[in-house]
Amino acid sequence: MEYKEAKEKFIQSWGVLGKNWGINRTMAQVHALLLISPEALSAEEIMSELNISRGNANMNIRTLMDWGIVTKVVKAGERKEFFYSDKDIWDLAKQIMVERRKREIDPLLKALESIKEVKGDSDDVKTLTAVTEDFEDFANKLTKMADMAIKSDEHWFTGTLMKLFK
Amino acid sequence: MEYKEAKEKFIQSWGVLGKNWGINRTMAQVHALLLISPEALSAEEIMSELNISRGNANMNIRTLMDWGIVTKVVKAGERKEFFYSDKDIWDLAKQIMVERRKREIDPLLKALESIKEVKGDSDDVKTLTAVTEDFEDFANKLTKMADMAIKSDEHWFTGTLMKLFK
DNA sequence: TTAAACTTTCAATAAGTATTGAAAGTTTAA
DNA sequence: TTAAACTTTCAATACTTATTGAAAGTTTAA
Repeated sequence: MEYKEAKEKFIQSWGVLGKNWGINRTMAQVHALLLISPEALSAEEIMSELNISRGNANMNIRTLMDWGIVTKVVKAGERKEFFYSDKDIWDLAKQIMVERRKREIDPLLKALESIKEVKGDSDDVKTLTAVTEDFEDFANKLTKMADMAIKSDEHWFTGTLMKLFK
Repeated sequence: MEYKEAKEKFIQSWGVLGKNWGINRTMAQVHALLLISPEALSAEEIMSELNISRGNANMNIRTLMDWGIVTKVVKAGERKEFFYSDKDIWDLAKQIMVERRKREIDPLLKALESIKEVKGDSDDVKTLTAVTEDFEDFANKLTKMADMAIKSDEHWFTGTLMKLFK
């Protein structure tokens, strides 16, 4: 397979992956492009590689920076800004976990917390309470796992834990 | 908090959660409603509880059944069908893992496999290959973990693994 | 059979999201 | 300063996805 084809396939696959998991397709593609680029790219380069407008590129690059998975790079003697994505998949996964938890899981858990205050002892109330508590418990366990993974300096995933799975 | 309010909050939260993770909001809400209902509900009941049309209800119920997280229940002497969702959050999570993997991860890994065939030894090619292989490795590890979780009869999550996290 | 009770389908349309591009804003070099 | 080089914003619009509702299809009881 030629490089050009492989690259397009990668970018397109990453876009689909993002889309399935609630991430804007273009944002995922910009990220894919930076991920496989040895060097930082300018907005112009991103625009022309992906055939997107300036506004679109700018907006998605900014969001990627907000998520902490793309960084701005200034090159000596260059006026324009360049963008770079760290190539370490594990760091990337960690970062995405942290962000999504902050943005989505934490607010959800807060909402569930208040649901547990529901009054009454009908079957309806009992079921709602039980499901809420079980889910909370589940989410907290996932969170705990993620926390441990994130805090560990060595790669938890390839280290301690994976040994359990041979 | 009154039951009605708590219920609405739960359904709405579940809808947002689904949405963020690439699941149609209404489908997530139908699921939420069934999850907190002690008894199986009819299409009519789902329609009126969530204020959605017959077509919409039917389509989302069918998708939930395709995913294996909602089952059809026939009640003696009743002509219409009723729908029920298992209340075990762990079983639910397992089922969702299995489905999403089958639908999304497996095809992605297949696509990545072919990308590794790329020819050349420029930095571009090297970076693309390295990122692809790293991601494949990462995805395979996640898959392995999920496999183990799914296959274990006891609750892996609350058992073996969680002990590691105190 | 038949017709009432129920479920499914799907074209039309509404609602939601992403994208564009031009104008406004900012920075830098001279 | 100024003006060129660059970045950001945002209203208009295109595109995508979800929803409706009525018609077609199916099942069941009598």
